[in-house]
Amino acid sequence: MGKLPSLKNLSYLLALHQQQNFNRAAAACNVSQSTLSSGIQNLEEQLGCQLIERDHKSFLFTAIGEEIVEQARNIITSTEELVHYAKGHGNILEGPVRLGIIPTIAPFVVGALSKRVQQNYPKLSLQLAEDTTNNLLNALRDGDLDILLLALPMDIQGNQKWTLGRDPFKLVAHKSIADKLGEPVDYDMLPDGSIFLLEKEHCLTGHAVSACQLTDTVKVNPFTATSLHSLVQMADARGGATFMSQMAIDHGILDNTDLIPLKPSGQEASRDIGLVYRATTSRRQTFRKIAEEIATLLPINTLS
Amino acid sequence: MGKLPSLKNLSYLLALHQQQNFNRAAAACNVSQSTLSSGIQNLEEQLGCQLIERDHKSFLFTAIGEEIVEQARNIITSTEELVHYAKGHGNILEGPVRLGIIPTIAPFVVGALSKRVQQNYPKLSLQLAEDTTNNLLNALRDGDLDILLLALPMDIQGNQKWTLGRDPFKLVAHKSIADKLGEPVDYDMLPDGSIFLLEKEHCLTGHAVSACQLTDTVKVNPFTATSLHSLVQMADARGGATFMSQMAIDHGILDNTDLIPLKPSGQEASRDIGLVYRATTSRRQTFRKIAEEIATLLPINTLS
DNA sequence: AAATTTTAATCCGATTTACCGATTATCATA
DNA sequence: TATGATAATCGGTAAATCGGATTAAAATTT
Repeated sequence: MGKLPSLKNLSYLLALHQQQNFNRAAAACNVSQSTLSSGIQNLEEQLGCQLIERDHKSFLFTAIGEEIVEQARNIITSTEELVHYAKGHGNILEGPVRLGIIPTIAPFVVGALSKRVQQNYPKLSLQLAEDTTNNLLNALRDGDLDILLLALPMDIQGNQKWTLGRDPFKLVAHKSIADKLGEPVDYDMLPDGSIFLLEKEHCLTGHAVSACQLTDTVKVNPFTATSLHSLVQMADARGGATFMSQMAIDHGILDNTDLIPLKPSGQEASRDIGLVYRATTSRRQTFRKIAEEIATLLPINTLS
Repeated sequence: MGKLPSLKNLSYLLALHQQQNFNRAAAACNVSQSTLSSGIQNLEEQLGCQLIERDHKSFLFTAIGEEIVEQARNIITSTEELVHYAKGHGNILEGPVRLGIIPTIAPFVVGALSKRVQQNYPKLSLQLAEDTTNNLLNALRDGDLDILLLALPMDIQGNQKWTLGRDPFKLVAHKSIADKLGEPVDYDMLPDGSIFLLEKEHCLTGHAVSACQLTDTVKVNPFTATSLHSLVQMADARGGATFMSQMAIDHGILDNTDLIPLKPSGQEASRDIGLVYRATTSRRQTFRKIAEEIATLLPINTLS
C-alpha cells in the first residue's frame, strides 16, 4: 500500500482549483505561497502524475487533475462532516446546516421553516441561500451548501434526493376575462399575449408550461418577470393571466389583486418539490429530519 | 473551520478497531505501539470526544467511536481510490478489483468471466472471493472487497447495485417421478420428503421457495445440502427433486444424472442477479464495465 | 503469594517534516 | 527598458512525528 496524500495537501489543491492562483489560494489556506507550491508538487510526486500544466507564468489543471480535485472534494467534505459529527458528540441535530432554495419556493417556506426548526431543534442553525437551480447545484458540489430545496423533475447529477411533496399549479386570470375561460381552463379563449411568464432561468416556467400542456406560444406575452410577485403585479395590471403555484396563492400572493385562481387543463398540473443532498454525505439523518419539517409545509405532502 | 484530523491517525483508528489491540494494530500499521497510542489520543483531542473507553487493561469503542470508525473508513477508502486512480494515470481499467461472489453463482461464472476480463481489459486484475452474502457484505463494508455478485432481492444496506440479469429456476426431478408431475409442475404430486434444499444460509433456498410458491413443507426432505453439486447428487441418488438455477443446468450440472428439468409453478420462478458496490466509491465506471461483462454471461441479461 | 506476562500510557531524545521569508526566473505589460 | 505579477527554489527554523525505554496496572502462571 503506497502512502496516502495528506488532507492538507489535498485542501491546497482544492483551494488552488477554486482560486486559480497560487497566491490567493495560499492566502485562503492561511499559508505562504511557497508552502502551497511545494504542497502541490509533493502531491504530484506522491500520486505519480501531473495535476497541473505549468507554462511558466500561469497554469492549467490537467484532465486527471480535475478528476482528482473532484474526488479530493469528497474526501475533504467527508472529513469535515466527521469532525462536525464528533464535535457535536454524536448529536446530529446541532450545528450549522446550509440550505439552498430556489426563488419560486423560498418566500413561501423560509418563514415557517425557520420557526419550526428553531422550535423543534434549537441547536440546529439553519442557514439559507436563495439562488437558481444551477448555481445551487454548483454550491452543493463545492461543499458550500449541504442541501437544496428544488422543483422536480430536474437533473440532480450525482446527488440523491427525497421527494417531499407536490405543489399544484393554478392558472390565475384577471377577473375581466376569468369567466370566459371555464374550468379546466380552455387556453383558446385567452387573448393573444395575455399569458405572462417568469424568465426562462426559473424552472417554474418550464414546469408549468409542460405540466399544463400549453402549446400555443402566441398566447404568451414576451415580457417576462423575474419574481413571482412582479409576475402577479404584471398580470393584474395588464388584465392578463399567468401560472401560479398553490403555495404562493396560499401565502396570499393574490391578495389585493383582481386575479382569480382557476383549474388549468393538463392532466397533472403540479410540480414536485424535492430535497437534494450529496450522495456521499454522512449527515443523511440530519437532513431527513429537515426534510420532514419542510414536507409538512407543502400543499401536498408525499414524503414516505 | 477547525483543523482536520490526519489520515494517518484515522487509519490508526481503523486498525485498532479491526485488531482490537494496540500492539497488533501498531504492527499492522508498521509503527510502534507508542506512536499508535499517541495517535489515538491526538485524534480524541482534535475531535473533542472520547472514542474508546479505557478500563485500565483493555478498552472498548464508545458508541460515537464506532460511528467515527464507520465514517473514517469511507474517507480512507476514498483516498485509496484517489491514489489508485492517479497512479493508473486516469486509466480506470487497470489495477486490482476484488469481486466477491456467492457459492450458488460462482462456479458458473468465474471461468468465463476471468477469461473475458483478461481478454478485454488485460491490465485489470480481477481477484475473486467466494462466501455467503452476509460475509461478503461485511467485507464490502470493511473495504476488503470492491464489488459483490449477489442474488436479489436482498437487503444491501447502504450500498448501491445494478441488476444484471435473471436466472430462472427449474424444478429438476428424477426421471422415475418426472412424468407424473406435469408442466408447470403440480407440487401435490411429489411424494412427501422428496424435495431436497440447500441449507438455509444459502439465499437460493429462500428465493426458490418463495418464487415458486412452495408452501407445503411436508414435501421437503429435512436433510439439506451445502452445495449445488451435492444437492444434485442427493436428489439423483434418492430419486427426489430439487430447485436448480438455469445457470447451473446450462453448465452441465445435470450431466450423468437421471434428473430432468421441469418448469416449476409460481408466476416468476427466477432470481435476479445484481452487482453491489459501496455508495461512496469513485470507481463506479470501472465496476460498470465489469457489470457489463458479467451480464453477458447470465441466462437473461437485463442490464440497462 | 510471588513471579511473569500482557497491555496501554508516558516520557524523552532523535529525526523528519512543514513552514516561512527571501530570492530567482519567467513572462506580460507599461 | 523598466515594472509588475507569478510560480519555483533555497535555506534556516519551528513543529510534528516517531521509536525505544520505562512505567503502571491487570491477568496469568508458577
